[in-house]
Amino acid sequence: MPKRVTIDDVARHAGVHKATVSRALNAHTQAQVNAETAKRVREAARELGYVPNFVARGLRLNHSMTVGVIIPDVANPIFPPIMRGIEECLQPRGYTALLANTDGQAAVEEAAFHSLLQRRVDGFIVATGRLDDQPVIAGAFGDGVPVVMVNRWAGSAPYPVVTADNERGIRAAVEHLHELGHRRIAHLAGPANFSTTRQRAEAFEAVMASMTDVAASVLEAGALSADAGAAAMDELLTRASPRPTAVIAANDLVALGAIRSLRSHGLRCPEDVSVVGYNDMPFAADFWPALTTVQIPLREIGVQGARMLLDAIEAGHQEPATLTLPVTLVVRGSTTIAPS
Amino acid sequence: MPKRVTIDDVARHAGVHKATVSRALNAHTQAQVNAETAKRVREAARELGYVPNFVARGLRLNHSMTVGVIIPDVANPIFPPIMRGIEECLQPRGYTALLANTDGQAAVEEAAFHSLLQRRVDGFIVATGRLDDQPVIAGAFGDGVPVVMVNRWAGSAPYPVVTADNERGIRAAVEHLHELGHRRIAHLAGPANFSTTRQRAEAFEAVMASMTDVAASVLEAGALSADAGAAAMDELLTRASPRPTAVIAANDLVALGAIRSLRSHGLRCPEDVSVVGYNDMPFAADFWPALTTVQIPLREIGVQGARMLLDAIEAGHQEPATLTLPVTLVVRGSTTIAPS
DNA sequence: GCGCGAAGTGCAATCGATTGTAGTCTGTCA
DNA sequence: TGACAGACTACAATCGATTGCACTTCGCGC
Repeated sequence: MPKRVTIDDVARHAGVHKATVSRALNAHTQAQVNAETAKRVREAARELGYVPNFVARGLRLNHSMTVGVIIPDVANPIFPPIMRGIEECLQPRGYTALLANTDGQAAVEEAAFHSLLQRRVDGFIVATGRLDDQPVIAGAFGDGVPVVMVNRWAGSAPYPVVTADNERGIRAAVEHLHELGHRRIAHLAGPANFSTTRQRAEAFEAVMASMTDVAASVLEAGALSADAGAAAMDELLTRASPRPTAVIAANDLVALGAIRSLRSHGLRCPEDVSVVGYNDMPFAADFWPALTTVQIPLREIGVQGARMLLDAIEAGHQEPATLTLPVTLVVRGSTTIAPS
Repeated sequence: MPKRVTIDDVARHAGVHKATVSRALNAHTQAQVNAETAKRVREAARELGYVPNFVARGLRLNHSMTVGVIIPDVANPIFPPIMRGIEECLQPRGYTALLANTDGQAAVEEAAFHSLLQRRVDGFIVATGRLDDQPVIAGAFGDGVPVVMVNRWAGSAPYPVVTADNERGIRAAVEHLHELGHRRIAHLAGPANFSTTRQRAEAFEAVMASMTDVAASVLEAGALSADAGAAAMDELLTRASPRPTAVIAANDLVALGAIRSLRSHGLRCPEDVSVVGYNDMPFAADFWPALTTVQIPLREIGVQGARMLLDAIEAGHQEPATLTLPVTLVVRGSTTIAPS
């Protein structure tokens, strides 16, 4: 294992002191050193293949040019686009993401936080957002490490939040179904301790209540997964009578499960029951039937979240702010006019 | 921004020297300090909320407990499961992943490498593997930083590689189609500079050549995407006559595009043309039709890759080794008996 | 001819840990 | 009682950078 070349090696090779090397190689101090010396230093660095040691630099400067990204599960299809957005913003500004998955378990989340804190990340982007994990995050925040939450939201937070407009999304879905003639509409809600799905459920009830000629029913799926969606739909089909002609699912995965359930009950989607998803996850258009869903700007959520975090890091302080991004309904094959 | 508590603060609070604190808090040196002192130190650390600074520690110990993960694109559905596997192995061993996306561009890849090298990652897991990016990786490897490649493979490498058995996967797909009575089979190959898709193409030609009663055709898709797959299928349909009754795609995305193309030409899948994908990406079973595909153990590839890397890091040296993981054909709705 | 300012560079402290070495203290045994 | 071993703990160097300060050198003006 060849020893890595340090600033001292470069200094020796260029015949100057390491302080001069440091100044010659840093853009904002370059003016302090003679142009010719600087050139000699740069050449020496190149010849030796010098790679500055960010950990030494970070120790001195008290930053790591690194941000911690905490998500429940990369394999959940809504997160990759968010991460791309985050990276897209981080990279040109010189930061790198340290990734941690939590699987939604509070203990794992705490461990991840701790591990990232030890590595002295300059800030956190948190996408776990159960309504009950405030303490952990508040802890980091209390230690003076900037935090921004993306997608989900954990109650009234002292840190910025980037989220999509759940109320409008649900409203658009309901109105779409109403225009198609649906009057019995069900909502397959997500767990109540996720801010996103709770907001959607509340919006659903509010919008439905504001219409006079519709009947609403709500059932909570145990998780945001296809299996949980199928189970919830099974239950809805055995319980609700007359059965709803349309279903709005808490997210696309739940919608997928609902469609599977319908099929296993010998019902057709959309002819017998229309289904609307939420998120417009990748490949939602390639499902069978192609999923009508509320599209949320996942990539943009990542970009904006990262931007807000970096701004806070560089400003040295941050204030709470909520950025709500617009959503759009994408109509595809899983919804059609209500059966008569 | 409250100043973070250091080992010196703990030392003062416990009335000992920081060296003692260090020894008291590290498992393998704990025996050197009096049990009672150690307890006092631990209590002081807890009271003050002391979080050891890994960057200082890393500077002294010359490691960062961090590995760089370089992938083309998190949003490509095969990578999230690989990353989960990587994380699963890293986390219990105390390592964290620094993530970089390259979008398949050599320049970005080089920048990512450099950036991770600056951050003194202890090793690299590389999944980009174009046949032509040897130099960059070899560079890092030459600097004494362990590297393992996962999924893809870049020629004859001096570092370990974890990959899936492309030859057998393709053989299984061809035999499956053959049993269903297909005799005109096409391969929608991927770009030739990806090792995976090149191996698949070579395997396809070899297997087909070993059968006497079949006609093979091969067309190269410009990229591993649905759009490229659709374009390739369009071309195949206009060019090949009589048209093949079955198609094996370079991966699931290309298969997806092929199916779209068939539909737009008024052809049914699988009744008119059977389609086989590759990878069994998440949700492949929920497409329309559900995709028959070769399942590769994505998560396991990640786990094994990470394991090999960590072993190399901890051993202080590594030797080339190739781990080839088994694949299985998953038969679903997109293949059926050949039209007569 | 002397002093002064500016430019350029070197010195040394610093960031927060780890660890080899040296020193202190206690108890024991001759 | 004094020497010595063993158990703890303190000191200080070190990792690889950055940066305030001091110093040298040179040119210029009075």
